[in-house]
Amino acid sequence: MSARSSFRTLRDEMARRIAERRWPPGALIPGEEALAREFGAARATVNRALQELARAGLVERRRRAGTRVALHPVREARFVIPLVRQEIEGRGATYRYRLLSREEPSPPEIVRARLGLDDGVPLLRVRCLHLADNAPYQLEDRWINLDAVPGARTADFETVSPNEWLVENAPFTEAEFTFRAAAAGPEEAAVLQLRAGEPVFVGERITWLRERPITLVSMIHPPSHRMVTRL
Amino acid sequence: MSARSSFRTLRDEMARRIAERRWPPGALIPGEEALAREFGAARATVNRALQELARAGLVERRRRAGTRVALHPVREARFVIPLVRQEIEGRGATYRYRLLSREEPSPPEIVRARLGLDDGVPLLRVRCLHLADNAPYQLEDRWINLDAVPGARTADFETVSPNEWLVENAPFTEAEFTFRAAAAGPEEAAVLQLRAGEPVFVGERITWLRERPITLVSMIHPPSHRMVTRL
DNA sequence: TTGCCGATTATGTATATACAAATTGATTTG
DNA sequence: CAAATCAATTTGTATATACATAATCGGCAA
Repeated sequence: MSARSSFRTLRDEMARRIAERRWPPGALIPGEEALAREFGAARATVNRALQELARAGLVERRRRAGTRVALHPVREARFVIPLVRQEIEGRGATYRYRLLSREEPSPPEIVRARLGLDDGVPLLRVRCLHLADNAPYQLEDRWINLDAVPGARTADFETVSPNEWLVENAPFTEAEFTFRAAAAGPEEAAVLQLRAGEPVFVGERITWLRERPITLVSMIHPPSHRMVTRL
Repeated sequence: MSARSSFRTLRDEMARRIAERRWPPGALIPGEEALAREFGAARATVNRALQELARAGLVERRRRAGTRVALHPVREARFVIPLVRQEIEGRGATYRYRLLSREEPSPPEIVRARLGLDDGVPLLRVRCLHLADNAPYQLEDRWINLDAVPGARTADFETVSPNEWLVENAPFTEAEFTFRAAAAGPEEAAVLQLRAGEPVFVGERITWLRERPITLVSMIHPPSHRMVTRL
C-alpha cells in the first residue's frame, strides 16, 4: 500500500470481500492485527472500518471470539426525519400551514396509555394541516403534556405550527417512531380530500425529555406518500 | 476527571447540554481542543463523541468553521430490517411459509422501469405468503433478474422462501427501501384474509450488486402491522 | 461428568502525535 | 475595487502504544 490507507478504503474492500463471498456468511474473518498487517495499516484503522461494517449489520463482532460475517444480514435502514416544512420545501413545493383545532379535552384512555400518564394530567390537543402546493400533505394530530411544556398553553399555533414551536421550546432526549397503514376516518378524509376508508400512511412519534413524556403526534399522509431510503 | 473519560460519557454530557439549551440551537460550541481540555480527555476522544452527535443529527460540523448545534434537528431513525422469519420468530410466534405462484411472465412496464432493465431481460416472479401462528403476516411479491441470478430458475421455492434463498445465493451491495400505504387489491385481500380495499402496509425493496439490479420485492402486510423504532 | 476458575486472546477504547483537507479571513495584486 | 492568493484555524484521520474488558478454552476439583 503506497497511499496512506483510509478506513473507508478498508471498509469498502472488506465489504466487497463479503459481497463476493470471499468471506462467506458465517465465516470468521482474520483478526484486526492480521488485517492491519495485510493492509499495511494500523489496527485502529482496521478497527474503525470493522466497526462501521458492524453497525451496518454486515459483520458481528465479539471480544475474544472475533469477527464473523453476519449469517442473516439484519441490516438497518436509516431514515431522515426532517421537519414537514423542510420536507416539502426540499421538494421544491411551497409550504402552507393551517390550524384546524385546539382544545384541552379529557384525553382518551389510549392516548394516556401511550404516553404513560396518569389520569388528571392536562393535555393539549392540536390538529393542523400541512400543505404542499396547496394540496394536503400531512394532517398533524398532536397531544402535548402541559405539565412538561406549560408554555404550550399560551403559544400561538395560528402562525407557527406546533411542530416548529416544539422544536424551539421543548427539547427531547428520546423518541419512538411507529409507522403503519390505516383507513382514513371521515374527518381525516375530509381534511385530506380523500374518501373515508381510503388508506393513509400514518407516522407516529412520542418524545420524552429524560423519561418525561412531552408529546405524542400522529402524522397522517394521503396514500400517495412514500417514505424512501437508500442503504 | 479522575476516571478515564469515555467517549460515551462525553457524548452524553454534550447531548445533555444541547437538550438543556446550555448550548442552544444554532450556537457554536467550543472547539475540540478546548473541550478536550475542559473534560480532561484527548482530542481524539472528543472527536469521536462529536462525530456520533453529528451522525445523530444533533450538531453540524465543518472544518475551520467549527461545530454548531443543529438548528433544525434533522434526526434520523434507524430501522432494523430482519428476515421475515426472524421477525416472526422473534415475537415468539411460529413461522410458516407457503408458495403461491411462480412464473416467468413478461413483466409489466412499471417493474422494468423500477429495476432499470431493458425489454427482453427474463424475470422470474414469485409470490408467497409468510404466516405467524397460522395468520397471514406478509405477502411477498417478488421479481428476480434471471440474468443476474440464473440459479433462481432452478431453485426450489416450495420449501425455502425466495427471501432466504436470495440471502444465501445473491449478495447485494446496495438497496433502496420504500414504505407506503395502499389499498388491498382483490387477490391480495383474499390471500391476507382482508376485504378488498382495506389498507395494507407495503414495504418495497430493490437490491443491486454493483449497479446491477438483482431483485424487486413488495412486502405487503395487513393493517395491524407496525414498524417501530426507538431513537 | 459437571462446574468453577484462571489464563489467554480478540476486540474496545484512550492517548499523544502528526499530518491532511477544507474553509475562512486577511492580504496582496491586477 | 475586485479577484486571486496565502496564512491561520478547525475538523478529519492515521499511527503507535497502552491498557481495559469480554469471552473462550483448558485445566482442575468436586
